[in-house]
Amino acid sequence: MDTKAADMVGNVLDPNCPSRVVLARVGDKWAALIIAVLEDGPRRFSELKGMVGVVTPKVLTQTLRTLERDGLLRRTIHAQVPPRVDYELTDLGATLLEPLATLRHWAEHNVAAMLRARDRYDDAQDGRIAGD
Amino acid sequence: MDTKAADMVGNVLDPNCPSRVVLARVGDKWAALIIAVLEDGPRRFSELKGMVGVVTPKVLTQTLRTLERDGLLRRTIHAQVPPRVDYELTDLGATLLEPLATLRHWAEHNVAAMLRARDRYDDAQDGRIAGD
DNA sequence: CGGTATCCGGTTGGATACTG
DNA sequence: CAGTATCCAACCGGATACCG
Repeated sequence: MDTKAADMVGNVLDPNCPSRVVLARVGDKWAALIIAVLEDGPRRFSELKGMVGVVTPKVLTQTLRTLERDGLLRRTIHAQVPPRVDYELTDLGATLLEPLATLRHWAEHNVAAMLRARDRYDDAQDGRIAGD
Repeated sequence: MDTKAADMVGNVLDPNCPSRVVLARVGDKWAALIIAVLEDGPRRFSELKGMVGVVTPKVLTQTLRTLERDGLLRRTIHAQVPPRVDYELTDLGATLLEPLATLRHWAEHNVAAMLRARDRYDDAQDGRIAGD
């Protein structure tokens, strides 16, 4: 199997590297959230805006367009008044749910340790400034 | 099991949500790469700089400090001249390799489809501007 | 060798206001 | 309803130069 770090490095160094492309997409602030929301089925623009809460329409549109461009979700305009636009995961987008779930499970199990480490680190830094 | 979207959403909406914290860490430009490089064992600062190639010392330091702060890697200073500093994954950091590999495998299998979708989308946009 | 200091341009996310 | 337009501040990553 070619899962040695050296292989992955040669890989990740390339700006077109698969991991880089995917992390860039999934890494931005709202993308993963939207994919998660769409797991249960299509949502309208206003539904998404409501569920996400604080996101502005501009940013929501941006995120949705990028995900659509990458074939992860499909945008369907229903010709009616008032206008209705549905967003739903494509088959491709749906396959992303699993790796995202894996990461989420890691996060749920280990974020506490991460945050504790963070506090420890910050305390050590404070000591270095205040007490030294 | 509580893997319904609604649960995840309530989760992801929280800025302190595990997924958000982890994606923020893993999403930045060099973090995943560095974790991957360290899979095979400790590396010195200059080794990392060499392997990553284009990254500037400032950015490399930043990334390493953040990962250290979150307890994902350990920084060891060897008191000798010339100075030698080793970076290696902590146990916590090592457990991140698996979810990252899952995402990487998805990326390798599906990035082609993503990029094709991207081209299709861009072509459609071009047509809309040039030919309309 | 392993950083830090300073400066800087581009991108990201958001506030606000307006439109088909 | 589902966006778009404009403006803006903060942050990120990088270039360059210098230091213990």
